[in-house]
Amino acid sequence: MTNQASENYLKCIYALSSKESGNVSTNSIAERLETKASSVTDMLKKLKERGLVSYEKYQGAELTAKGQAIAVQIIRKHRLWEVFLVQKLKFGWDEVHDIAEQLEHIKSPEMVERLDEFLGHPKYDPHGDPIPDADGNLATDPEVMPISKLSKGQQAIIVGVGDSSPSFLQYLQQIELTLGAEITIENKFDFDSSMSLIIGKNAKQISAQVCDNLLVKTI
Amino acid sequence: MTNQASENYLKCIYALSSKESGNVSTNSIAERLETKASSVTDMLKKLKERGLVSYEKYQGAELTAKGQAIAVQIIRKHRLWEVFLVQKLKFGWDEVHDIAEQLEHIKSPEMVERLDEFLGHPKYDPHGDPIPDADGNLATDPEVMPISKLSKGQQAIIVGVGDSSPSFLQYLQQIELTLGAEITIENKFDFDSSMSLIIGKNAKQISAQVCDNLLVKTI
DNA sequence: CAAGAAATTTAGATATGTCTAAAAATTATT
DNA sequence: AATAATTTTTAGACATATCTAAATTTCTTG
Repeated sequence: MTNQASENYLKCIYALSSKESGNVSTNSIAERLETKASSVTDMLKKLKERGLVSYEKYQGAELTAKGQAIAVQIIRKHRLWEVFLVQKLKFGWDEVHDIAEQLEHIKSPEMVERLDEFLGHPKYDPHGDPIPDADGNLATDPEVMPISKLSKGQQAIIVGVGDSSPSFLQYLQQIELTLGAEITIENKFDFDSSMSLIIGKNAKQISAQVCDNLLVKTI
Repeated sequence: MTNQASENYLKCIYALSSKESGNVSTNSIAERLETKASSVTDMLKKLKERGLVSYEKYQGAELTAKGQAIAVQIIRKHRLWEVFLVQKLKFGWDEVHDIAEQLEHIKSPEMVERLDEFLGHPKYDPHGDPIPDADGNLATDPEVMPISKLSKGQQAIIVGVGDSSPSFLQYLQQIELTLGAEITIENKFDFDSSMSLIIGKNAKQISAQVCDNLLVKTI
């Protein structure tokens, strides 16, 4: 049983682990969580007692397998809720983080699975970050990414969708974006994160939401 | 700014106010929240300081207008989330209380309004309890109620719907349950809360969800 | 490699929300 | 109305999570 504060620390350590080599330092945790280093030390001791991190004085911390499993589930919930907020409640992709930060702490494994189902098992959140599955596995194929990650001029082939809901699939069919299609990024518009693509000889304007849910491999 | 513990006390006092005459006693709050009377006393002092309850030693407590406004918003959120869990995530009506108990504390007025919109501005939750509107007004017309509140043999006229989503309205049209129709309750099945109605000369079997969203006036 | 700088931990304090046990007030009963 | 029973409050404690200030350790650099 973990509480919100602990969950935030675990999530934070998880995020920092991929940025820092070796153990995560007390200070970097404090900075990210906007708290004091002494508070971090206190919490690391408690998390260690509960077997969620390995930690030795002055040596920084690292998640244990148990701690990591919890962190990944929190991230799963956070990203699923973000998809819900953007796709169902029509929030802008930039408005959902703080709300998801609260929703990620709701405890109900059953609800998470039903939410995942309701959303059509999305593989990426509205920001293009991958959503861990129920077992905690992240889609890590480094070649596959949403086209939102591509830059102007890059070429790629459509290999999948991040959202398999009927309405999205129907939309793709309508604008003739099919699996295997070869595209080139004509332009990327920062103000709303939409893009224009070239498919064959036609240019298509697609929204940020579509960009996050169209998976490609670069050529 | 209120926190979860305070919100739970406010909601509790609100609920008990309609059951008890006069002020709500320390003991009844303690019993409902499964806590100790001394803890309640402590909290009542804090709530009083914040202007959310009126309270004098040994005299019990009552919500102020400010406290009541908060309580009603929590109830609004709780019931909206219950509708979401039942209608969208397909939970049973009996499975949603504990999850809604967590979700009701999520802070984002914008999200609540969008959720309400997404759900089609439901007027009743899956249990047939009325959902306060954004201004905190409860539908209090005592004559109007969901048919789930009727008993075997009662006659009534359909006067509205608790759920105005297209899919529900289309369903009603399909089974010929229209505004103004006169119905008689033929039977009520406890095991799944479904009912059979007589409309004209036909009997119709309708689900618990439909029962909660078909508003009637008895004849 | 030693001294200063930076990072980290400890010690002691605060705020919230809870508890137990004892004291005080209210209510009920004879 | 006095005593007993019940309810409520107070006093003092504990757990969690945080903070400041001081002490300690590690890192950096001349």
